[in-house]
Amino acid sequence: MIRKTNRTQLVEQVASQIEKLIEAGYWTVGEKIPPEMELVDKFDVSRNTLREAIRALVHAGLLETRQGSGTIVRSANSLGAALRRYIKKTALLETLDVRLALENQAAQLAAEHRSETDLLTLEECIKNCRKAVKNHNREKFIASDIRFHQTVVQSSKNQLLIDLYEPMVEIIYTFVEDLMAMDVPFKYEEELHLELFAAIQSHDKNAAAAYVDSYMEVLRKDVVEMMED
Amino acid sequence: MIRKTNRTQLVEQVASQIEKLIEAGYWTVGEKIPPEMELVDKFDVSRNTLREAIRALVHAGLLETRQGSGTIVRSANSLGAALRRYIKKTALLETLDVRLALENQAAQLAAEHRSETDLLTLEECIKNCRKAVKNHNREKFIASDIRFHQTVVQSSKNQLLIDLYEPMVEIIYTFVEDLMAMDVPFKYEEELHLELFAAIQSHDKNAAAAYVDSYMEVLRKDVVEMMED
DNA sequence: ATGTACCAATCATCCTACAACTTTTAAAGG
DNA sequence: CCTTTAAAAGTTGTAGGATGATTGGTACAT
Repeated sequence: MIRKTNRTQLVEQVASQIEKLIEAGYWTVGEKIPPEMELVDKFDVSRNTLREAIRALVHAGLLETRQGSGTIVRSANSLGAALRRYIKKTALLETLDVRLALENQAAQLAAEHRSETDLLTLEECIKNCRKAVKNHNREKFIASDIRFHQTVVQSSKNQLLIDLYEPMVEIIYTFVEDLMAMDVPFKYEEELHLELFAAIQSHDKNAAAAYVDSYMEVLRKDVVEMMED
Repeated sequence: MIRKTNRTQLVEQVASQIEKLIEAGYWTVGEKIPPEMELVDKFDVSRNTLREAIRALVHAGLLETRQGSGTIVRSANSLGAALRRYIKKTALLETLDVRLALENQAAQLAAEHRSETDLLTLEECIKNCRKAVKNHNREKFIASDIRFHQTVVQSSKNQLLIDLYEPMVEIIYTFVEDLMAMDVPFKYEEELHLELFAAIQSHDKNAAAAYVDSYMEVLRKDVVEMMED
């Protein structure tokens, strides 16, 4: 049997090393990485090779280059960038269905694996939602609502689930924000949050899944309504 | 409000055009795309610019370059490639949970949207599974089993779901194949297939979801068992 | 203090050259 | 004629240099 030569290419080696440095937090998100010439010295490759590596990571969404200014770290997770790019081309309702699938499963896992800290965070989110409603602060309400759901998913302790969910929710809400007219009165079904919280707290998988389903049904109805305008 | 200049860069333009040509099927998977110099003429950019675009798509998993030979199309879906790369670094059991989430939702949607053709394909898969078991052909059984589940997901008619599911199942089974000893007798719980089929046929969302859950529980138990060896 | 012009840093694009590898072609030997 | 071998052509990989475009800061004049 002939084995493929498979000698790793220089460009991929450099890209992989940069990726690792980002994932390891050596260069943090938002930070500027050294200019091309320094990296050329650091990795001891030609400028072309280095640029191809950088470009691959830019396309993947990890980096962002700004002519004249430099290159900054845009994200530490390439899957999110791929999802974002993909979802832009997909129907919003399809994305909602997938989100439901992920959050439903996440809630069940959260009922198993949630920590005490998770519960505290969830309670705080509920409090913030209530406060935002009282002050008619829609922006803050949405932020707290998102944080609540993201905390549920994070409580699942499943990293793949978390990384898939975050960009999805982000995109759904940017969609929704565009659609939302500021004069539409918004209602807060606090019971759903409270009951989901209770289910997760008491390790009740089935109840948690059921409340996610109810919540998503409401959201879907709202979205469909908004899209009709 | 100041809007970002955001003038699209040449490299990204070229990458985007190539991506579109692949997605549109102008260059099919496995096919060789024209050599660099021809593409340089076609897109009217320098070789460096073209190479950076190609490299971005190679890193994303859409293309594969072979020095001395040429560049071939590796996949038509960049999300799948990103997922494959990601999942390699993730625990198998996490992937199983996400697969369960997706397939559960897919089964519910399939119960709504399945076509008559979908039902025929499902029946054929079940038949092939039964035949493979009779002939003790493990390879064929797995192939037919995978096809059954993929057909369920495709019946959901949700493209995002389909594109997320396919690479996931692929990876799970390559994992499982490595683990499976050929002498372990394999059992076929045909009832699960038949009952899931019946639920989808009769538009019974809840039953479909329940049978996916049962199936996944069995699979998870098998995987855990195998991993202990 | 403010606005303008200039300068330096940085990325974007282009060009040429050669190396490494693969495929095809042609030649040589049987 | 067929097989083996060697040369040639084709293709991607890497290197280095040159110029343009954009940004951010500095110094100067007002």
